[in-house]
Amino acid sequence: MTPKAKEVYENILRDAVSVYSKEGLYERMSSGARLKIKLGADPSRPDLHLGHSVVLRKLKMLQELGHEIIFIIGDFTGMIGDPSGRTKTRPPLTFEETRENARTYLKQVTKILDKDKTTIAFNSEWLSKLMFADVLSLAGKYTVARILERNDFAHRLAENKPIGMHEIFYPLMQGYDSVAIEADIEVGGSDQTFNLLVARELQRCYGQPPQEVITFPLLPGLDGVEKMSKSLDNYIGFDEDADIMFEKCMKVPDNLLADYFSLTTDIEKSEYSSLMEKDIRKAHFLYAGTIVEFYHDKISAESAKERYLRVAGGSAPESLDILCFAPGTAVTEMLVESGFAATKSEGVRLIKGGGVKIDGETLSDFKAVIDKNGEFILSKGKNKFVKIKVK
RNA sequence: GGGGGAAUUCCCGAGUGGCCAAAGGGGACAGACUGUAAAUCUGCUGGCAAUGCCUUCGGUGGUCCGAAUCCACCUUCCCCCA
Repeated sequence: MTPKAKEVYENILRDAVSVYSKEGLYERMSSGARLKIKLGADPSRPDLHLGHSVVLRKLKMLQELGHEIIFIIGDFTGMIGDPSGRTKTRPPLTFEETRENARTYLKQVTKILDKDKTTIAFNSEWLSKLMFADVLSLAGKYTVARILERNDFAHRLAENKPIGMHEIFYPLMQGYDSVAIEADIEVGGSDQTFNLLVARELQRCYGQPPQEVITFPLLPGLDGVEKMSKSLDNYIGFDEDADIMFEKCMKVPDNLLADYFSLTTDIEKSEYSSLMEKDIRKAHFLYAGTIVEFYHDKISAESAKERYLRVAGGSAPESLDILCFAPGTAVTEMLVESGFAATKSEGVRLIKGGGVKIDGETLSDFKAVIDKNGEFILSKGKNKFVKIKVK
């Protein structure tokens, strides 16, 4: 193994939750061959966040060794749609949507990976061609008991929640993807362990050497409880505005900051841990600056920091969106227009609760109407501002 | 195939004829305190032309002066038996 490869190998071993198997991985990485490394992507949620970056950053290292990164877009399952009413009925994606989402996906992924060395594949390419007999033969390679071992299923079974027949095929379908592309290595979050291991067995059944499986820790979300996910709104997205990204980074719970540093940045442990001990707030600034600089650039990071400090100091940021209204407009309506409140009733509640300020003065009259021409700054809470022009 | 149960607001869950826009908790949002943190305390949580009016308790139709609550049918889910 080359020294560079050895370094990557050791880095992976250090940060992975588990590797199946270490020996296999070592052998493949020593072989000198260009390896096919698989990562599954969910086309129904193309917005990537820092949670995804954990795995992507490791892929980047493998990519730099010359290996081929293959993203499998699960468009086949996406187009069928998941009818089990666990969380309403998820509307099936159309063909166009899966392609559009794949584009979005690739665009975000290449903030970390090298675009030219990254391949995208759609699993409908092979899954849609399987005949019923093929599906049965595939199903015959696994047992119900083993499928039900999976935590998800075991849980739902125990709680008398429904499990759709098609759902038990998901692990098989994902596994079949590995067979179809003859994957050498598959990486994923530790929550994917089961699926990734199923692929190993299926590959054996189809006469292929089983892929090496590497799982990485899940990044906890900003709420400090659940894993980072868009639907829980506890995420920091790749595509967020610099200002928002900075704010969110500053809100990473103190007790998780070390995890965020180690999982999402290249900063050495010695550096961040001593800073965290000395001055936790400074450590947050270092983290926020690093992340914003990586996903945007240095200038954005600096202006985001300035903005943050200004707002934290109690003043309004320098640059603001501007909304225009005719004289006689109610403040509640302005709140709705600016997106600070979903409805006027919510606006009324906000004002009653003392959450709305005009030029820094708390507004107490929820029926307030602005009928003089001029400009002022309308704010909600501590960090939502908009400039209002009345004329 | 037979029998029994369930569906409530963002989520969990109470409510079994008028006192119900619907208890309680969670979450979200806002206020105090802070580091735009955590913890804690407080408020708030359907909409609107707002001391009133309108829409909401799986769907459709009915009974009744009046239905989340009763009846019929439908849909979905769970449990037990086969």
